[in-house]
Amino acid sequence: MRYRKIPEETVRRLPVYLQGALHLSRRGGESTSSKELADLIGVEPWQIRKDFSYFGDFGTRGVGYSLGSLIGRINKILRLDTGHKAALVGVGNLGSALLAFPGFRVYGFEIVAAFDIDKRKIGRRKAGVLIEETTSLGRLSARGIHLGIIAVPETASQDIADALVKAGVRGILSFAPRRIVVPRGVKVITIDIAMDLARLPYYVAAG
Amino acid sequence: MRYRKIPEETVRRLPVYLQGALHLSRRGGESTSSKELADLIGVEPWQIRKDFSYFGDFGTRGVGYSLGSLIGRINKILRLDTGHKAALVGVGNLGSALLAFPGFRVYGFEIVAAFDIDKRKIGRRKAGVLIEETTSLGRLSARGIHLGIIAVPETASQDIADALVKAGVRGILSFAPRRIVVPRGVKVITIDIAMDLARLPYYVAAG
DNA sequence: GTTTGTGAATAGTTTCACAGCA
DNA sequence: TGCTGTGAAACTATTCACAAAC
Repeated sequence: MRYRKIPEETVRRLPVYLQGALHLSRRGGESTSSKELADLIGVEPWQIRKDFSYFGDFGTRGVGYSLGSLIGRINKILRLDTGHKAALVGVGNLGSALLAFPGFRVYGFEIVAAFDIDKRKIGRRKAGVLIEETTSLGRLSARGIHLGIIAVPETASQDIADALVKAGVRGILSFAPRRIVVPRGVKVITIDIAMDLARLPYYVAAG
Repeated sequence: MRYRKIPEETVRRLPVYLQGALHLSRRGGESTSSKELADLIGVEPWQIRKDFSYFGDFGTRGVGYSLGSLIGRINKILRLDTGHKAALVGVGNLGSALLAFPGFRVYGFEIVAAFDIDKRKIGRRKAGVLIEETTSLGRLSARGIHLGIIAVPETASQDIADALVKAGVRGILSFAPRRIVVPRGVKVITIDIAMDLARLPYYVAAG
């Protein structure tokens, strides 16, 4: 394998492959093939092989991929092998759902801190996590937290992002329907639920 | 403008342009330029002009775009000009948050029906919407509902998708972390929150 | 025989640079 | 002059087809 820049789309697909591999592993599988994995997750086998090829040899020709080593390799590439602590800001309807959401564990994430501006919520616990004052967002990196999740209203989202960056957060998952501007070296991924829904009627009409 | 196939990526950006145009309009603007809109939403001006060019002339050379006609054009292309009714299945933590979520209105969506399997929730109302039995999902298309939102546990998601399709739904927004298989003519958009978060550490480490 | 890994071909998308109009 | 609209160029990603390895 020769070195080439990792395509953006390949990075987007790696978590999908990881999820598929974890699924097969949980079902008791020991190994898989690009065909089996492809059928499971709904892509083409060559896409998987091509994507893996950017990172070196993953499998054995004529045999396939060991699920254990596959999961290990992808986890390492995505830096999911160490586990990550996240801070949630905004414990409203969506924030509460995220606190209770079990799916983060699959990838080794844990929400260990929650913040809200509403005085009545401060000091209470949701899903075992103490709700703290947003104004005392403080030094998250000192608490081992490098990821932030923004679930506050649109108008407050940029201020919260600024505070998170100041507190040492390097990666942000934002649910606010608005562009978040951050310094170089900080990555923001935005999930705009309504905007994703807004694409549906176009496809439905097109058939 | 000559006809060409609309690029997938262009369709993905149209809601972003629409949101930006709506934002400027709400702020009292009458018109805009590709530069202003681009700066607002964080893309390049030529990308906007190129995307619009697939659908014909949107603006006036030397002047810019009228916000009113721009919003009208994009709404029409995305089929958002008529408004859409959606059914929610799964009124757990996430489903409840979605019922209370005000952001859908921006694009003319309304959740008018909610379903759950939990007998204790049936008959109650959440955010003004009556919770009905999942088993009686019935004929949604007869109620003018052509979109479904899936917020049930992963294991039930495919069955719910099948039921929604049977009930006449043509577009599905799914929050289940799993591939949903549907017949031709039905479109599924999946939001896998944990999977999106799973990409973050990769970028954070890469800088 | 089976399945991986990968150059080469094809397809799709972004970026450029400027002609075309107001 | 100012800003749109768009072919052409540059870049990126997908798909193919097959040699290499077990």
